[in-house]
Amino acid sequence: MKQNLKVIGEHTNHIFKQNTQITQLGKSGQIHEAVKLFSEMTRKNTVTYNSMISAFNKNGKINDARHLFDNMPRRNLVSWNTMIAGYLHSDRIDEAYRLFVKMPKRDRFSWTLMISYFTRKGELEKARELFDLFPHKRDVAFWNVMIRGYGEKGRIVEARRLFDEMPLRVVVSWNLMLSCYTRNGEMRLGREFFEGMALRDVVSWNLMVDGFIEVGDLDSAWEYFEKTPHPNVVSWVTMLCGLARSGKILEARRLFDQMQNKNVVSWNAMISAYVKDYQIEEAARLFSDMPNRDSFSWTTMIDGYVHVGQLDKARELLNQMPYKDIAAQTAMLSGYIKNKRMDEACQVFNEIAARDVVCWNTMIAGYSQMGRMDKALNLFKEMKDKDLVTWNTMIIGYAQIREMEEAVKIFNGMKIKNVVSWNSLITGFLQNGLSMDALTSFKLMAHEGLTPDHSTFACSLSACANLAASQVGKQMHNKVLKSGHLNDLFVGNALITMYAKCGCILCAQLIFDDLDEVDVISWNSLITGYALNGYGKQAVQLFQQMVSKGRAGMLSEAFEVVRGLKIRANAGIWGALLVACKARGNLKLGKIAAEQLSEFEPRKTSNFVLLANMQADAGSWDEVENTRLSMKYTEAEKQPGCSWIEVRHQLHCFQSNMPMQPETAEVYSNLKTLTSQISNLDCVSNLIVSA
DNA sequence: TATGCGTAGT
Repeated sequence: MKQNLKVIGEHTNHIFKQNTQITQLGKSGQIHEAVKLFSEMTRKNTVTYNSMISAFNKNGKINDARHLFDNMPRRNLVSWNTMIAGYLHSDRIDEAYRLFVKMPKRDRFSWTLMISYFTRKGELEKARELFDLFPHKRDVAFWNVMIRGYGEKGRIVEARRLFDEMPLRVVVSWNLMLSCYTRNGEMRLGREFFEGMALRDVVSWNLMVDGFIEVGDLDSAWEYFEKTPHPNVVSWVTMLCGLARSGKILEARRLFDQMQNKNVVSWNAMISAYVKDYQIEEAARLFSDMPNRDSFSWTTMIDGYVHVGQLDKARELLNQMPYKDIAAQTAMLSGYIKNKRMDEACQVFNEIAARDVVCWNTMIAGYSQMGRMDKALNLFKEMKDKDLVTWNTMIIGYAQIREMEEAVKIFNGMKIKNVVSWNSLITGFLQNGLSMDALTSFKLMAHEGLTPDHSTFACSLSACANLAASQVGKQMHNKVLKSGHLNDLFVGNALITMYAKCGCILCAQLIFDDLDEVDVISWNSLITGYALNGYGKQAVQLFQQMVSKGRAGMLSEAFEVVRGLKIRANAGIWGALLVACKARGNLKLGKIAAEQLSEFEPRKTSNFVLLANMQADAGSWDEVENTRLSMKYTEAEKQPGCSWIEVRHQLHCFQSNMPMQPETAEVYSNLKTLTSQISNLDCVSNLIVSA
């Protein structure tokens, strides 16, 4: 008997150890190892299953978690709570709620989850009702979840009231209250609160850094980052992303290189920074160097290839991915849609087994961009958990096929609308020549208590411009001043157009001069404005000014323009960009243009030559060699060089493969002399490929 | 408290 008990005890002890191991593996992202251990275990108990579910959840494999949950022999309260928490964690809140309703018994933890469900849905009143109704003594977590809910909806005053009422506050409560300020851009109040905090930890400092980054105050962010007593990996990643987002990629990289303990998130953040900066090769290098990858790493990289138009590379990577992840698949789906490759888009969409709301929305947006609202509507009807984006996408789709009545019907069918819904409606009216309706909507929106954003202002100002409504336009300008959106480029450009179309070119010029930063559209708006008001000479002068200034920066904008084209870009467009890249010495974008161009003109020598010359200019001789090789490999056809001159009314033609004739021999001899003189100068790089 | 995929706008 004693012996038997001992054996049982050892077994239990062993299982206990293995369960803990599964949890640990899950936490550190080693999901495959966790699965391996789980499947090798001969004896399992309920905790084993719960640990495995939790491990799946932590690695974004929510469907595997659910599969295990459905098939486990016995479930306890923790199994239910873990599964619900997993759904909440991966934003599948409706599935979380369905489980909550189904569960046989609930504890304090389940209630807290439930409240967080309602706060996540934005239904704060229901959450508050539960909060007040809770039958047991409310613990700190209860208060915290409610404060978080208020904070997420920007209801800072109510959050603060609750915070002040709390009988007991832990450091998490202080941080949650702080995050109400920092997450809502209230950095003055946030700083004040931070200074008076009774309890502070590294999270508090990180929140401050993140808050400053959000409002674009990089200096203060850096100041707090440097002052953080014991920065953790989150502090570093937050700062790194802040730098990356402001285009300071070199500084971001420096920080990354300084990091002592890089985790997978740090690597992902750095890869993402390169991807956003079109540096796909550097991103790929990091991707292959990183010690282990999670679904974020794969998705970022796949999206990166989509970003530079290398769809086949993206697809290859998706195929290589050791497990299917919806985000990665959706990135691919979105790539095919952006490039109008609808057949492949459908194929990917069908491959996705458990579709989430983002994936559905992407597909609906795809059809609506193609003008196929019939198909979009079918999906819309088929879809279960629609969110705001779903509805907004439908509004935009109908507006684009000029069916404003349908668009309005969708709009009116919405229980909750956000600022994008209104902007979509206003834009719809605007694009369909219904500027009055656009302005009316602007008024109605304010009436319903929604705050217009930069986009609302930009569209509404356009409506004023269309109507040449200078009075309303000026009022709108006033509102812009008060709102703090004056320095937004969209708004600034819209103001330029508005004043120009209302006949006040002086005002337009003043707005232009006051902008911190101008882009190609600002210039165009002003130039058009001058022309429109009869100042042709000034318009031409401005155009010349524009060409001579700040062109290098406009190159990337030109790329964005091409990406945003309603039609698929053709060889002409990519070719023009390639030439522009060469002229501006932008190898990074040049490579993208050349890659795209090779799809249309795989054997055109001049494209290869242009690229190789750019690489030579940049001193990348390895790349030059590669380009030369691929030119040979694709057997690029070399157009025979040809040139002609007219001497005394007679045309003389020279072709590189012309049979030798007396006069050509002389020409070649002269040419040889010239070539040798040139190669002694410092322009070898331009000849290196053609030689 | 940090990283990935979807909607609007000059």
